[in-house]
Amino acid sequence: MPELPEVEVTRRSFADRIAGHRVRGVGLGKPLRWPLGCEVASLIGASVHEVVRRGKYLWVDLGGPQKQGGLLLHLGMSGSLSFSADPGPAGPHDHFDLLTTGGVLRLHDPRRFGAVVWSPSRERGMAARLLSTLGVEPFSEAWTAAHLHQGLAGRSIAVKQALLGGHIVVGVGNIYASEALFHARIHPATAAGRIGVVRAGRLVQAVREVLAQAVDAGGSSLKDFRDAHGQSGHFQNETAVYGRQGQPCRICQTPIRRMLQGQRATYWCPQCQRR
DNA sequence: CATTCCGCCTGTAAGC
DNA sequence: TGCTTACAGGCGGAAT
Repeated sequence: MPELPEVEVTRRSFADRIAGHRVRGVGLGKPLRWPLGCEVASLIGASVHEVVRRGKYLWVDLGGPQKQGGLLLHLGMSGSLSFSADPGPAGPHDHFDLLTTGGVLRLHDPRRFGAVVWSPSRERGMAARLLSTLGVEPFSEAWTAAHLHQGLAGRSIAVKQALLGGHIVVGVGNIYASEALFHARIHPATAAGRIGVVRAGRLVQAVREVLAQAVDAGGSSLKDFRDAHGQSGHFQNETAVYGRQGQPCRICQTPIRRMLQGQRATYWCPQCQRR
């Protein structure tokens, strides 16, 4: 479900309300992708300093007498977070509750590809392992034509799959990869190494704009994405190509096409996008 | 090293 | 109606 915009929209919807509060309990449901990695009791009393995002991960920074460190959260394909005074009893798909003095942060994740992992810091333990392979942030100054061009150079993989990989730039999932390539007028199957610095520049800008527009739209709610207030997004109604196969291109009216790349659906305009 | 494929889970929709 | 199949927004790790 969640790509960078959905994760960022979620973060903004609860970060300020949970910050400064203390952990008073933890509720665990079924196992997620990885075990929590610490004793639940050791988290009690820790205070929540801040919630920051790195790629599609959220880091809940904790500090306390017993334990420093934090929780690294990932929403996987179907995860969502809620933050409320009283979320009620946990349902069959509620797998993690962080009870704080300011409210309960609850992870709901039917497919359980998500994760909640404790680490002593972002630079150590499991968090370091997971975060160390990530590419640059798309809203940072490091996301430039030169950086992308370098990341694609000499590679035969399709440019769409290189974007999805997350090692060059983070946060671009399946929806926004198709969208950004459309806006950059690049065919998704183009070999990465054939993208010159000029087209790399267009793609850098397109990724930034598409993600920013999606954040402004409150994310995409293809099925059931909600932020921590239960608010849904509407970017899915604004896509240029994603989910629009057979419908006319918004630029040239040519029917949008769909194909599979690495078992993932890609949407593109055969007229506007060139190899 | 680069790339492709598998598997983790469940829900939903389409096809028969 | 009921059963089977395909597909879904991610990602680490094994296989090639």
